[in-house]
Amino acid sequence: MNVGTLLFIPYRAMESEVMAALAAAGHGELTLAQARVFQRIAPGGSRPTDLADQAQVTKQTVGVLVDQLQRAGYVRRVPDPTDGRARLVVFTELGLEACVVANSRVEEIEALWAERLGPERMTALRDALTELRTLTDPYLDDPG
Amino acid sequence: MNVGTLLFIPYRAMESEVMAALAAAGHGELTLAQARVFQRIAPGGSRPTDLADQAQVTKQTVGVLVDQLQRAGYVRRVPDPTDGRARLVVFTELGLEACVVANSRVEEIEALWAERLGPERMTALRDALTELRTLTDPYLDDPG
DNA sequence: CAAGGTCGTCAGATTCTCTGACCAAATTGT
DNA sequence: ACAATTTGGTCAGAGAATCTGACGACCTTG
Repeated sequence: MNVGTLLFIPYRAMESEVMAALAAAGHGELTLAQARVFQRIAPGGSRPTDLADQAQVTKQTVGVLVDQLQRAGYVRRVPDPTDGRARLVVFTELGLEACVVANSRVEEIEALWAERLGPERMTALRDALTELRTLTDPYLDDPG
Repeated sequence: MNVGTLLFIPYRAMESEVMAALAAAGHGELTLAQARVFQRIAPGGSRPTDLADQAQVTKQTVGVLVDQLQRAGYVRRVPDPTDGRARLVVFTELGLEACVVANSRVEEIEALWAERLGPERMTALRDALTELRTLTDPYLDDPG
């Protein structure tokens, strides 16, 4: 089986688990597309352009999804003090709650995987994927 | 960085590279959504239902995408001799050509990754991902 | 300070994907 | 053997996600 597909399967499983956990915690209105932007927001806020680069969609798409997240109360847009053109997407209280739910589930899944593989192989997996970023992460090129 | 995201990055990179190779080889009309179904067609043909399970979309979506692939000349639908309800999606000549292009590029990328990680770690990566399928692959549950 | 680049948004169109309903064929249970 | 249920595929319609192109506001460079 090709490695692309082997990457897809656990990636998608992780996504599904987190979406299910969010829905179970009352965040069922969050869509997968919204979550793919939401999960990339930095603790101190992120620019739409950065979110677009990381999620690998256009900034227009991010704009639409951030609109939705804002209307649903998960994020706010604030001016970027360092750049008059830019705005920062930041979490609201509700957004932080969703974050906690999502991150907890991620940790649980990772623990499950580590249990399956053993700690050494899990670490090796993480390290290998991290190293591949130098070849595969388009966002690695210029961000701070 | 969470493992889900670490999986996403190379997964997406592989996809992009293959799509670019296909476009360069004259298969630029293939869309990403079509390719995600196309790549899962078995050499002897696949049922739409199986493709849907593997690609993790509904069978209706697969139906639409197979229609498009068929109109573009990449696949054909033939009756499944073992089940009167079912039809098999099979490659045409053109489809096989695209397959060769895609698979060659996949091999090149995998070689590049193996070069980066070294053969042992690349094998370990593949083995770990394969083992995670027992926890993460919904398609593993029932298929023949 | 002029020229060019970047950030975000608006507008419009296309593509993708889903839910619900349906028929035909296979499978199951009686 | 046959009714009931399940499974495979399609049709129809709606909704969501995504893209391209154009634009004004602001930053950066020379």
